[in-house]
Amino acid sequence: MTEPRWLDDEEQRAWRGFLRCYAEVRANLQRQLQRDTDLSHADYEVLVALSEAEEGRMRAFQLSDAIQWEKSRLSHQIDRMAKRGLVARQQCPTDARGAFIVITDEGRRAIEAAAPLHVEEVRRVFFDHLDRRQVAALADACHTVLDGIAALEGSPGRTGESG
Amino acid sequence: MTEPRWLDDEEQRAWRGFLRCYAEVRANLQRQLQRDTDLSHADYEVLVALSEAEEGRMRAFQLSDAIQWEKSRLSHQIDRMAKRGLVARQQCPTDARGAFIVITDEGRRAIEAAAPLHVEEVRRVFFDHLDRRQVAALADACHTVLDGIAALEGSPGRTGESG
DNA sequence: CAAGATTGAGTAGTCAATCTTC
DNA sequence: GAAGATTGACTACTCAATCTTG
Repeated sequence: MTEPRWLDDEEQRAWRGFLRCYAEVRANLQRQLQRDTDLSHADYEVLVALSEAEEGRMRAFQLSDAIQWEKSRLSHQIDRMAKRGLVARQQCPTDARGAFIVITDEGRRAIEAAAPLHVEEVRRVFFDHLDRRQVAALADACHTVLDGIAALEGSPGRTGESG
Repeated sequence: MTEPRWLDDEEQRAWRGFLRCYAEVRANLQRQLQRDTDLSHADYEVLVALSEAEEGRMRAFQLSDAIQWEKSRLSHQIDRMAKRGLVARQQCPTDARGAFIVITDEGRRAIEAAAPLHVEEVRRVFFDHLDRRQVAALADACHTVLDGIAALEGSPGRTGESG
């Protein structure tokens, strides 16, 4: 590599917009959750994934894969949520190493109470500003990036790998 | 509010794609910085803002506004960065309450060394997967949301405000 | 008393080490 | 020894309290 390929104006605009947009949206969602519920965004993510899973439970590794968290982060988070009665740990019958994380009744109540308010806020800060065309374009761009990253990781062709 | 207005399929796709895309991109950038430099993403953000500022310095409140951080977060971060010699605090001559944060020579060297590698990674995980049309559409959507949020905050018309 | 900024305590996240089972 | 998961120490962030000057 010689000259770095700096971002041009349009790319800067896209890049900074993307980062800032995420930050703004997330800050608003966090405030809403804090104001209206007892859940953090982390709690919310975990409970959504579990509530959508069959029997309200997943293996820890599946859950950490679904929400893309490190194992240790998830484990700490589950500790805290278990203390608050939102989830529980179960032994896995077929693999003694394995742990199921299961949503409790209280966890269900919490997510069912929170979800309508949360989705309203998602609309207020995000979708209410976008028309269908923009939504489609955004989904397209994001999923294109995700697919691209997945492909990179499939064949990690970083320059100078075996050096 | 009666029935919550749940997200439809296309909205779900956009929303989850957006969150996941950000998470993936950020994870990759973090790994790159950790591998190739001694800077965290937080360090990087601070140094970019300062390096672009006149005389390489900003008032603390300007900086926290520019990168959208809480004051206390910034203050802690500046503590750590100052210990490492990347930035320094200066007294403000015109307002004795005020603090300037200034990038040091070492900070400049660090950001100038890191930036080319970082921008390469931004291309690798993000722009290399998108064509110009997608980049423009993404920039458009993100800035539309940002403008929308700014307008909300100008006139916080949340439903049921005075109730 | 509001604005600018810092501090400290508590919470959350990361990394490496560990433990158990496959 | 690798996979699934937990733990502990360290680092980072948040919130409320504080300090100082306007």
